[in-house]
Amino acid sequence: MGRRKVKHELISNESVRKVTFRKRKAGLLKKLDELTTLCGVIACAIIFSAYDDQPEIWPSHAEALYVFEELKKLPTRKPGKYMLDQEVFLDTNISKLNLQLEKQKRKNLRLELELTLAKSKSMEGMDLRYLNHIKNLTESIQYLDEMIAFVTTKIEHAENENKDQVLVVLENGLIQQE
Amino acid sequence: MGRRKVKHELISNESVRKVTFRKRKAGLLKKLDELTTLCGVIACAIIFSAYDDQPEIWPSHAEALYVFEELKKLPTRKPGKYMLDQEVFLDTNISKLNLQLEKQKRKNLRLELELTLAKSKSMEGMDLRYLNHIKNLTESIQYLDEMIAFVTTKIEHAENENKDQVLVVLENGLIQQE
DNA sequence: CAGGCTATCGTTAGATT
DNA sequence: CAATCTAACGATAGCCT
Repeated sequence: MGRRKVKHELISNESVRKVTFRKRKAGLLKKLDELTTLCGVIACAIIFSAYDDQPEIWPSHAEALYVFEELKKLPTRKPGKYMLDQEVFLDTNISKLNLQLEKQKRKNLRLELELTLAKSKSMEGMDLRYLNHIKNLTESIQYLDEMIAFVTTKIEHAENENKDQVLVVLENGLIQQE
Repeated sequence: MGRRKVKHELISNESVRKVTFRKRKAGLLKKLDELTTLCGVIACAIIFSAYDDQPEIWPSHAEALYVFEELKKLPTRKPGKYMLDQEVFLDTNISKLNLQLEKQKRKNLRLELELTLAKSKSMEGMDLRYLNHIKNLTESIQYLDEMIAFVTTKIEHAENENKDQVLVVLENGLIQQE
């Protein structure tokens, strides 16, 4: 996609190869950013090269590491049926994670607020973006808290009934029990 | 790059979003293949989505794991992208909260991802907005992580000097002490 | 050698089957 | 819905500074 077609093989000229690498790496990361934003998916990429002293890591080193730590735990593939509505199965494995996460969130939120207060006490002008980030964060935490709290109450039900349950998350964000 | 321009935001229409995802994912992986072949570099990518029952892993599960093992051997941390023109006050009261919070955040992010994966493992698609919330959350967490990591390194300094300090993070990423 | 400039090719949004 | 088709937009190879 330039002035000429390029054969699908290693570029022999080193300086050309290096330039091509820089250009295409930038293009690729832009595409990845678009994909995740447009389609609401989570992704990461890593590129090791002789041209950068550090590997290129997208979206960040930390996130990539976490994602890949989890990847290692994935079992081999299962066949899956496609579902028009998004369904969330509740089983006891997930229930424990939910409960842990809920505790964690509350603990977290408390710490956030303590930190905020400590800082505002000790200084007059905090950076506004910092405050906004904390605000967004607490809002996200609240959203998750509500989601998780609701789901966990359903989990107890499911466990009492000694069977799994299906909840459907509707397009409007409401959750419907089947 | 089609009949019309597309805004850089989540595509609201779900069926359109799904089609776009399939097309762009294929395009992205092709680009990645070209990049590695033309430039002789090693790369991998992972895409978690509600549209595939398994995460898309390129070039292969095994190779991706290899790449990430390499990644783990590298030293960490780049300067944070969010730190522009911000002032950070450092005192010893805040330092302890910062340290607690940092630990907490990492624990938290880990739980988020475990939960996400646990759910995709049981083959069920998740509500996209839920995924987006998690994505936003991890971004916020990353911001805080960077902020906190930065602050905590400076705290040691402040404590050694036994006095509070003001640091200014300039737009070029350099840190200036006042 | 990095960065800017187009002609040209590749990708893809929307329509159609 | 998945597969094709094609107009339009985006990425980039080769040049030039």
